[in-house]
Amino acid sequence: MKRHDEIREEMLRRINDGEWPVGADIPHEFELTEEFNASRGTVRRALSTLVEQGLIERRKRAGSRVARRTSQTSKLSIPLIREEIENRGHDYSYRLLEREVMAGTGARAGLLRLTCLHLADGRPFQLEHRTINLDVLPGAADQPFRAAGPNEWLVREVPATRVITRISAAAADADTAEILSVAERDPLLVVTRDTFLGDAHLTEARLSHPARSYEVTTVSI
Amino acid sequence: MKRHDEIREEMLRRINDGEWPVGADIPHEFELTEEFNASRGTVRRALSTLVEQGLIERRKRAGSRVARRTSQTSKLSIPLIREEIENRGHDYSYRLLEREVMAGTGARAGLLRLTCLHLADGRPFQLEHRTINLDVLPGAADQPFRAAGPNEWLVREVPATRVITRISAAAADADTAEILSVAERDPLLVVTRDTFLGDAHLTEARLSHPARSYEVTTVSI
DNA sequence: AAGTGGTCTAGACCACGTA
DNA sequence: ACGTGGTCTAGACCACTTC
Repeated sequence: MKRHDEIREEMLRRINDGEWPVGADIPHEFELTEEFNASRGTVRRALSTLVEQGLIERRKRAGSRVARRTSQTSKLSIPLIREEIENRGHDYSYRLLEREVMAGTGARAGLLRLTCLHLADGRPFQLEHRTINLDVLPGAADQPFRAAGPNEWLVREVPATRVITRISAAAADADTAEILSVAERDPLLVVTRDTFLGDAHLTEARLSHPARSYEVTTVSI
Repeated sequence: MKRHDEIREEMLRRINDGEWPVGADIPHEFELTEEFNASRGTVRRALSTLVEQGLIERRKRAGSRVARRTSQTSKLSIPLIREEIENRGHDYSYRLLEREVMAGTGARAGLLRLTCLHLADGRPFQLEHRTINLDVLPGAADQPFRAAGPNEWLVREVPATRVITRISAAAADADTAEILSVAERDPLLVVTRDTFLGDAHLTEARLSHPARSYEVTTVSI
């Protein structure tokens, strides 16, 4: 256990036990360095973790206090679908349903559109509608994506600077219901993800799952 | 712009432009301090941000390299429902539908169960099923929760150390459909949240939204 | 105006894990 | 074995913002 971990845990204990009540000021950095007999950098490292978690607010000149939280922040990690399925102990398989290069309009090069099905133990698990910007990722045109999904290639070869993920629910339309082996109007959990490299929009994915077999879990930071 | 921000942005640019290709080693800390004419601490601060983002991997003795990512991590922030609705420019209103103190079994104190409806411009937006552990939060029993939802009180008065959030889709049953003014079997986006203080399970919330009017958005870290 | 947190430096020692 | 990243220290200066 590192020194800053020890200090952070002691601070956490004080918050939990009410020694540092919500809304109350906590000691200044100098007092904490003396009390914990640690350097300022180490004390600040412990504090900054708590600030990230939203447990402590700090303002210059006004000191630090235990935060009155107004929102819950947590960390969401969406793994490769193959890993997700294998981690659950199921057999992963994959089928490419459609592949189409859209003709570019004017000076713009085209888009690569893919429809893929990911299965767990042979049962449909995720329907993936994928669009890849061939302008930015011309190498994608050479990939068959017949044996493995496009995300396997993307995530390994392409760095991304910004990812926007939206999670929504939708009712299955007739086509989707048939592909996913659910009834029409059954609920789906839909994850939509836009990936950017700088300003360039690399790829967009729409991932539909039967609600029965999938949910997204996050843990506090 | 802080020095460590400048250094991080230059590193990002090199990754994006392929000067530091995916999988390749990047210079050691000492070389970077010389090149950027900054102290080791500042260089490490820039690097550690990129490590958090999953863009760079570091291993002792083996050096640092641009990561081959295997998952996308992002930050999910779920605000108070009132703020969420007001931020969208709608009028927020609230109704307490049920309130019940469950008798404790044996030595355990009871649970407080609440059913609440949150509305945007008078239209149902979120149905909240809430359970509060009166063992740990006896003060909750004194709160009427008639004018404002329990989360307003919880989030302001109670610190939490661990929050597990699950996001799923479900079909509306008859009761829920009526309350939320949707058709039976319509898709709902359901957020379930368990909040802990140390080992104590403080509260559990099941938040159901008509899929049409709600989605969860996250951005990369 | 002054005290707080924020940033940066220079240097030391440590521990891990690869070469 | 030894070079790398990881941790910690002591101190300086800065900037914000409240007193």
